[in-house]
Amino acid sequence: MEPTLETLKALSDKNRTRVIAALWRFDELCACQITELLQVSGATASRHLGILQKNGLVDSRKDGRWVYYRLRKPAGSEPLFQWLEHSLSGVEELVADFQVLKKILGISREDLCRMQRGEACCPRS
Amino acid sequence: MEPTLETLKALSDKNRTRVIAALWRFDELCACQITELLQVSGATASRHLGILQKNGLVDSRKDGRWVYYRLRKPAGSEPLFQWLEHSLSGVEELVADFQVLKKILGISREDLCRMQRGEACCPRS
DNA sequence: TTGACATTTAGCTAAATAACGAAATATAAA
DNA sequence: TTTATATTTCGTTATTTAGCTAAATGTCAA
Repeated sequence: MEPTLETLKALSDKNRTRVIAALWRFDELCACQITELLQVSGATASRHLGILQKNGLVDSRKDGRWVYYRLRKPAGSEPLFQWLEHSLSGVEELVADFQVLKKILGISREDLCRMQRGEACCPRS
Repeated sequence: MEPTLETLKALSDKNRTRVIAALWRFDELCACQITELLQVSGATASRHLGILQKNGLVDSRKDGRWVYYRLRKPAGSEPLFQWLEHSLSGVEELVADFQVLKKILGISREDLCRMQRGEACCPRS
């Protein structure tokens, strides 16, 4: 029963569920965009993404220095995701995340990473 | 999103999932039977049952000194349970639990509780 | 009323885990 | 090659949580 429990545990963390919801709405996001969304250190975001990937809930694709993540529904997990979607639909925290993500996606990855290093690049808020 | 996360967390513990599976198979079980199944202290079993109940996953019914628990699927949770059932079907640890439960159900609650207090009452193994 | 006792609650300890910063890795650009 | 940099891994710390024992609660029986 470990795989089942691991999947539930992977989904029961707020930041990881936020990532799942974000990837649901915006097909593909890179690590730095997810880091920006969650407002945690890059290391922490990477760890969460690693846990999701280990449980087959996301796929990653490397493109140069960037790593892109996509949602991936394991075989047989449709009902689980159906419940998740229903259970999370309209949750205001996630709706707010989508707004933030729209802004994040309006910034080039280069500028975004520069911002994350503290080198202001005056993004329009 | 807290209710969703709490539900996932409630289900992501092995002992609690064992309780869910047991109640799925055997309609109603009392606290002492669940304590015996999990092989933990009565206090620990009570704590797990409290977490399940707080999240609406089980109902309890008090009958004298005994408290009986039943599975309860909250509204909208059908897909989640459908996934759980599929994901856990045939898991050998749970199959073994069902065997143990059959024996437990063959012992009167009085004898079972006596056993748990260490006063052997020679149940046939 | 008193005593027995099933269950829950409270207080504690040990293990699991989320967070961070720093170091390591890998890729792009100079 | 050398430097910069996006991501991951490592090591540490703080929080959460599962487990226990002991005490409290509520119910039955003498």
